[in-house]
Amino acid sequence: MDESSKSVAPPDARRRRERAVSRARRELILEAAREAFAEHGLAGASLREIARRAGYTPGALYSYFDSKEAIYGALLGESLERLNTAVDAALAGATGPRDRLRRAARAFYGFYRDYPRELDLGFYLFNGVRPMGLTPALNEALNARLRDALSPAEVALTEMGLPAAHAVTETTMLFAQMVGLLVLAHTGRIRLFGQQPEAVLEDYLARFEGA
Amino acid sequence: MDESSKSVAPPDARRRRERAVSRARRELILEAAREAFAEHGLAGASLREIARRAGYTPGALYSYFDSKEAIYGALLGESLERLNTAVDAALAGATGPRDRLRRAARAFYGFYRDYPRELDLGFYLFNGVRPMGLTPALNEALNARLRDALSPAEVALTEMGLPAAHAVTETTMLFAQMVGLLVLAHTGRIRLFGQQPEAVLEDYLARFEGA
Amino acid sequence: MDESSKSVAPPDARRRRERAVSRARRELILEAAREAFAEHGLAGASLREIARRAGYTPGALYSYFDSKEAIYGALLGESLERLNTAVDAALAGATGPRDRLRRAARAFYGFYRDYPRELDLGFYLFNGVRPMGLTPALNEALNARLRDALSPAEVALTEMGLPAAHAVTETTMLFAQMVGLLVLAHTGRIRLFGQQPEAVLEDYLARFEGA
Amino acid sequence: MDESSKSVAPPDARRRRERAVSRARRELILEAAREAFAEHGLAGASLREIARRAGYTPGALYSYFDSKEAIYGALLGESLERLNTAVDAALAGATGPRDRLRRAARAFYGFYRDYPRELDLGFYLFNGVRPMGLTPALNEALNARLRDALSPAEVALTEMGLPAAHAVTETTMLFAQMVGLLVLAHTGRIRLFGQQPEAVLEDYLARFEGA
DNA sequence: AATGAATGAGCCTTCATTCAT
DNA sequence: CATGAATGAAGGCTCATTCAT
Repeated sequence: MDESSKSVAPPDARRRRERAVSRARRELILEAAREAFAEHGLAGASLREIARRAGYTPGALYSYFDSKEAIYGALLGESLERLNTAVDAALAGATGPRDRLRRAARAFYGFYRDYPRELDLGFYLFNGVRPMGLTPALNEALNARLRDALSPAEVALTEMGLPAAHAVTETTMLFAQMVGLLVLAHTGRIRLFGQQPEAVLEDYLARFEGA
Repeated sequence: MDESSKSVAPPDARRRRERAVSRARRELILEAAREAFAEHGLAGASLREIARRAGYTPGALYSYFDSKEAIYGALLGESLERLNTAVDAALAGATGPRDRLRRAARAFYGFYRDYPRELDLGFYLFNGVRPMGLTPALNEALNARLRDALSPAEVALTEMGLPAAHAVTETTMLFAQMVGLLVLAHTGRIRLFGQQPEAVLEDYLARFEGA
Repeated sequence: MDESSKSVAPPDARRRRERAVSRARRELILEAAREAFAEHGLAGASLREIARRAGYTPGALYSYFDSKEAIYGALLGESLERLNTAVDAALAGATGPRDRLRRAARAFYGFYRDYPRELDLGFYLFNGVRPMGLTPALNEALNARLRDALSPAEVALTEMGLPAAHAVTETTMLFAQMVGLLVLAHTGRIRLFGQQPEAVLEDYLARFEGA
Repeated sequence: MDESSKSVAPPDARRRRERAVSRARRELILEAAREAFAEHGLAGASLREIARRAGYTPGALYSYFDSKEAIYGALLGESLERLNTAVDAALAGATGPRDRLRRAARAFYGFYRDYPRELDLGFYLFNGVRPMGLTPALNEALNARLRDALSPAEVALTEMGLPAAHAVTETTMLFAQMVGLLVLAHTGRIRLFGQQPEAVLEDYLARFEGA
């Protein structure tokens, strides 16, 4: 190697490095936003606060995201990605459809039970009158990923012998049951009945044992 | 009548009248707030907007409520009052515990299906994190009224022969099911499965028929 | 008078007083805006600066004006009002149409020569691509007042015997001449020719002497 | 050829090439700025926007211009250059001083009528108060070129027999007339009188026919 | 020469609340 | 009881410019 080769890195390697650094900084900002949203809510967390936590000035965030809404959208997208990863992972090694149903349900429920902030993230979308203007394209994509997370349950029910129409209804009911339990647990309303949400879910899943 | 008799009314009658007027004006403000919250959400509706709709200037509202949060609290309290009224009314003329269970469930679900704004009202409490600083006393009172609306179902289940512990679990499950369905319907997520929420609820209630 | 009559002023008198005070404060803000615009231009003068000069916090201005643009609109409206007042006053005591033509022209020109800031005010409307969104209604009203200021010249020309079509053309030409001179004088471009703008205007007006 | 001969071009030829390329890129930026200013005005067009249109990032522009103002200055300079080119071209083949006067006036007026953005460019200088800090040297140069564009008219008037002092006054008056007409036409104010600016200019020029 | 990130100041506007009248 | 003004803080966002790489 001669002298010049030392100071001029191969352009593609350099680009790769720069992109990696950029992505890392983007993640830093998202992490800061996650914390800020968790602490103050979506509306309550200001860009200034997010920037402060990320070690930036407010304007700097606009190099990475177009708006506060875009930050939220990215966060929600990542969350649904993780949800699907968790569900898929839970299905590995299942012994049959009945087992897959249980595993899918528990993974879905467990995900939001373990990371309640992700539940908040999803609910921000519907607070009163949606203050957030997610692009329709993004909204569709998020919907699709949500549906993905539930389809294993539907497939399992079908394989357990339920007619297609029935399987959809049961999946919806299961989905509603889990959402309801999560909301009750998360808002502390389940305490009204002195119940453990997970025990209730297991009770609910027991219905399918004899099917 | 001489002059003085005109200006000096019996003190207690006068006080009664003044209180009645005051209460009526309070209601006017609450009605204005209801509309404003329905249109812009809790955070999105400003005191100015509420005052404008009520025909007042912002400062005037503070003669009736201590803060914007207090207005919200009063609204939520009224809403739960109406919920209980609806559930109680539905129980009149029931033929037995099984019927009472169905009637209570349908009344609860139907109330929020018909007045989705009241559902929003309840959810504002949990948007993000503590957007509202309801006093613990008020919070307790609201919880009690929510529990009241569900106790008829629990009583009915007990009378249907379920052991107490079981009845509580089933009530919780029913509650979760309804909350889940309401959330899915209200947020449009139920469309993901092409289901009608009410049909799903009836399916769910059918479980108890053979009990 | 009894005691109470001292503390309760007649409502209409009180309202009158309050409105007068309010109007005076509005004028204070307009005066501050006038100065700020003169010093920094329309775009360069910030609401903060205007508020500071008026002894207010920024938010307080919104009790008097809906926006920065509204302040500008009010200022421009007042300016054109003054222009018309000046032209009308100049016409008093004129000896005939020829004299009225000269008086109207000199008053128009003199107004903007004496108050060049008012000229700026008018020009802000057309800076590059109008950054200001005056309402069409306001725009129409302002146009009408501008036209008013020039109509005396047109009338005089007609009375001097010019056919109507001719009178309009001559008025337009006179208007263009004055605007051009004002612009050249105001921007210092007239120095390019070492001329005194007023002398040029008098030369121009001399054309009509023989008519 | 050996290796070194490839990388070492004759220094002056290389420098020439680099300068040509640099000048071309400079022009690209100016063109982008012209468009941006036309669309958003001087203050409304951001450096980012100009850079985007030119295919650059904001920082890159600083390799070619010291500031946003410098870009504007360069643009205005080019504009006045073109104005003089247009006036000079119009004079070719003139039949005498009277014709030259008309040709110069029409060329000047026509230039700004046809390219109203160049008129805007000139007016930005005086918006409000010193929005732009052109260097005195640049300002002088620009003034000189403006004067150049008008001197043919002055010369023609002198040759038509007017005493020097008179010729200057008439040139100033003609200049003012044209500037006034351009402003009225450009701002739409000429519509107030339902006049065609060019017809008015021809009327004005007719004065000199009998001279 | 060019990038992309970052700064720091500033923008207009909105808000819940207070308070003299 | 009601008004209208005022506050002070905060909001999201934009900008010309700088600078390490």
